[in-house]
Amino acid sequence: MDRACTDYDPSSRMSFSPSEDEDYSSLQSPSPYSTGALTSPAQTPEKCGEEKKKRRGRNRVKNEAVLHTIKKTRRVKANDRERNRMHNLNSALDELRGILPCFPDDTKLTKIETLRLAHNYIWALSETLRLADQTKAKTQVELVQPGYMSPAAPPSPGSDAGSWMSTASPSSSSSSSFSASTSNPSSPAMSEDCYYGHTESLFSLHSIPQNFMHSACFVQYQ
DNA sequence: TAGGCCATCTGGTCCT
DNA sequence: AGGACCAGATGGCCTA
Repeated sequence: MDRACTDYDPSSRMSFSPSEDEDYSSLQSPSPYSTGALTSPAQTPEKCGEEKKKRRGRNRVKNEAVLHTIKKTRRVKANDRERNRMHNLNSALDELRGILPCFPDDTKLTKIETLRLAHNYIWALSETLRLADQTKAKTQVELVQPGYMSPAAPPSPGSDAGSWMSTASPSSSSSSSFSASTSNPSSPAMSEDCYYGHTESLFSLHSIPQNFMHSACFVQYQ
């Protein structure tokens, strides 16, 4: 888990722009040796040069330590932001799980299952509305023309739901490949009570076959 | 024990 | 310049 914290290697190269190094140079604390106070007038030019070399060496070590600290704190901050970002993403996924009709208490949908089910659920709801509109339009025609016989009445609940799936699958509106498979072992069983609770009113109001929505939500990516 | 899922770290790139 | 976003890497946990 905390691999990077424990394995942090200060010698490893991190790509920082030159400007950051310039920033760093501006952050250098003034060296006590740079004031000239330690340079005695009695020192020879040779001794002066050696002293300068020593100072530069000491400064370089100190600068590297400061640079290391700056890099480390930036990394820690970035890690923290990234962690927060992922937590927010997971929170949103949890909210989505709560909204989806298939949400058994004992099992938790994985991330990918959540997204796929949400996709299918939206599609199924759209189809429900479309069918509801169709049914409504036909009813109005029958009211205007009492003897009118609907040429293609929607199938009654329990009728050939498979044909509905084959003619109105999400693949018609999406480039993704779909199948009506329910064989994914990682998918939790659909809770029908929970599922129909969300769409019950729609079904009763518009005579939408319930098994249509039920099977529609089972449609999965492959 | 292999495989799936997940959290976290990390460095690169994009955006504001 | 700093933050957001992304994808790859890694290791832990769980289950069949």
